[in-house]
Amino acid sequence: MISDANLKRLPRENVETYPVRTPSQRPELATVEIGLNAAIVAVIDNEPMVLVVRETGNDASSPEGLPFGPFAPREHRTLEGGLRAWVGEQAGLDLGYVEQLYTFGDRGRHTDPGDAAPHVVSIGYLALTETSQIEDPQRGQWRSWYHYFPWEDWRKGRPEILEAEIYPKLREWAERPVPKGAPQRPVSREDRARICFGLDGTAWDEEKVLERYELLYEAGLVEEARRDGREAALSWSPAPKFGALMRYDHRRVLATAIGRTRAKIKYRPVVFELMPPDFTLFELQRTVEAILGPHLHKQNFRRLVEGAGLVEPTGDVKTRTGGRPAKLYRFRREVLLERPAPGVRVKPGRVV
Amino acid sequence: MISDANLKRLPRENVETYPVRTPSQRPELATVEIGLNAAIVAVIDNEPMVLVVRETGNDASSPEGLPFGPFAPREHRTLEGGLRAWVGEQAGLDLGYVEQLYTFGDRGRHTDPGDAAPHVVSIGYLALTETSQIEDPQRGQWRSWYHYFPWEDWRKGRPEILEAEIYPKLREWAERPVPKGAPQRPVSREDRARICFGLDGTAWDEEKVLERYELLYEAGLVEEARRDGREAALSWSPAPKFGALMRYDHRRVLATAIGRTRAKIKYRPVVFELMPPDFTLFELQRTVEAILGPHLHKQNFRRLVEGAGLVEPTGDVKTRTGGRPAKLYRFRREVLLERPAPGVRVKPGRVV
DNA sequence: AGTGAGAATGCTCTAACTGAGCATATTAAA
DNA sequence: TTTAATATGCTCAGTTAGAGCATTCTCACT
Repeated sequence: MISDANLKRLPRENVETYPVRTPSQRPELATVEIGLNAAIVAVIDNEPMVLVVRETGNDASSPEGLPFGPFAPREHRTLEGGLRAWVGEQAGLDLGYVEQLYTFGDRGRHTDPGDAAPHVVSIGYLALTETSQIEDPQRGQWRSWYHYFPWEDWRKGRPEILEAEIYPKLREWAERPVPKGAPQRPVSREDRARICFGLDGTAWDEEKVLERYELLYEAGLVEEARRDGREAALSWSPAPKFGALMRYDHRRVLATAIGRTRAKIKYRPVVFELMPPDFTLFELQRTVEAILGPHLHKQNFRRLVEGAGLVEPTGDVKTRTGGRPAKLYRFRREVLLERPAPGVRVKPGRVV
Repeated sequence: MISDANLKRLPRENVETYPVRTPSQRPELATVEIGLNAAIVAVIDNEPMVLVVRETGNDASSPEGLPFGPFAPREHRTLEGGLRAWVGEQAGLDLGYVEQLYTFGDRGRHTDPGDAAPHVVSIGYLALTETSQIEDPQRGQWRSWYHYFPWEDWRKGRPEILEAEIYPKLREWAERPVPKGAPQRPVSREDRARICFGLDGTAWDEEKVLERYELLYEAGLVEEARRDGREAALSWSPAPKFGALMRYDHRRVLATAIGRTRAKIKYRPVVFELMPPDFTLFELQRTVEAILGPHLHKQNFRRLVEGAGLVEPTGDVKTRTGGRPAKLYRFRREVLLERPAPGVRVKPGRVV
């Protein structure tokens, strides 16, 4: 099952050839444009949602994108400050929890139909908001993040799109000869597809959201690859378009955001950024499951959350749950002042 | 011990006031310069080292910095490609494992004596190399990372600098009134100092390297703060200078690198990037201890590493260990193809 | 050659934690 | 009043982590 061919080092990026430059010369810093993008996440009715906007003035058929804006160093002292300003304005939201995700700079992955494709370095951010705080966003709307990544939705078991569409295409791609111009990868296409997408009995790792998207992009199986003129995308006919397109490289940013959220929820108490002030433990569990995938053991989940001191009862109960009333809890913010505050430590991906 | 005053949300950045901008106008992307910096880490003689360079032409008294260079989008297709090019040239190294750390963009934290302080966004990278691979770096030299962060060196127990110098200064700083212009923090100075530096019996979290450095910067206790003209730095006399200065914001990048290395070593098999091809289990343990802090239980470490399938015996032994010969092992690269490859799962920070 | 120090390696014991399931309590709806 | 649905409490077994004891080798020194 495991081929260890060409396994010498951890995967590294394509090795390019570099122009020789005299080291003694003072490096001249080249200027580029910086785009700040935010994946703003909320859980609404047990559905993980992300806020998307359509560029003003464009028709309804233009692809959606994340709220974004340029970084104007004269106006904003910090990157995050610039982000909060743009998003506050574009989406009509005051962001609470914000964290930087990653900085993307690949040439040719920030194109937009009609753009002259200037070189843009895009810095992705993740923001978590709670439903009760959401005023109606002025522009833009909430969409399930699974709208863009249907293969990530394991809440009803393994998504059909995997067996029916993605796996066959990936296997076909893996068997093609690797073009000469392409980077020499230390891991074979077959192994990469197997590890990312859980083929051949390999476990599905719900954190590898970005890796999966990037693999689909490389294989030309998402629309962005075709838009960017990637060779692999032109080889399919009809062109498979898995998940909904986003503008620029925003789907990549969103993939990073989902992966980071899934990872972080397990070791930092960030779920509570998505919860209203008071909640039942089962509501908390549903929120975790919306993000990670379902089927957590209810009793053990309670034990873990209570045992870690993450919550405290408010004293009230919530009736009309359909059964026995549920105690209401609130987040114990003091845990942030205590030793390394844990997340909801749940074993992921036990769905088959 | 725990004050919960003002605890409303997770810490957020300073809230600035933003100029109002018509949302309908197409955002004009402002241009800035991008600096790529690499913290290149190796463990030499059980000492975690980082490669530093001095700017060519400058005298020996100018501060050292990390290898860095501008991102030239026309020359390099990707950010990482640009980094590899600059570093390969500046340091005479061919980097293996590289990962992006963080993108810093704060105004006023990239200054250098004599610079006109253009706005620079700096992207930090972490690179791990193995000793046997290191050709003598053409420029620059290896320095212990504890040279820049003496308070992080717990290999001989709690570093003296903490009790003797840092704690008193931090307590004094915590008791000062917060200036009106400063950001309203949801957590008090006292709590922040306690949590970051393990005061009053709070556990020392060896991963919070960046948080500690940033707190010292904010309190004006590192030389960079004075260099940048921070108000807090001017209030001390004589000015405390904890750890060695670095150029630009490079000490901040290095702090991020140390924290990330310490975190990642526990859940991904990245130690092996620092090891020669063959090694004994005790050598591996020493390397982990150099990074995390010492005093791992030898027998349990062996059990964990072997049990996780991270290594396999080469069949050879190493004599002249001072005792019974030690079996030599090599990294099982195949684990990268198996289920989520673990790191060396050790409970950190048990040193008192 | 014999001996002891120093290191590597094997094994055991116990406490804590995790996954799983049974049992009971408390509602709303039929 | 009964029944279904949910919340909540509790038990039990398998696994793992932390600690320590015991044994096996080599080398340096008598």
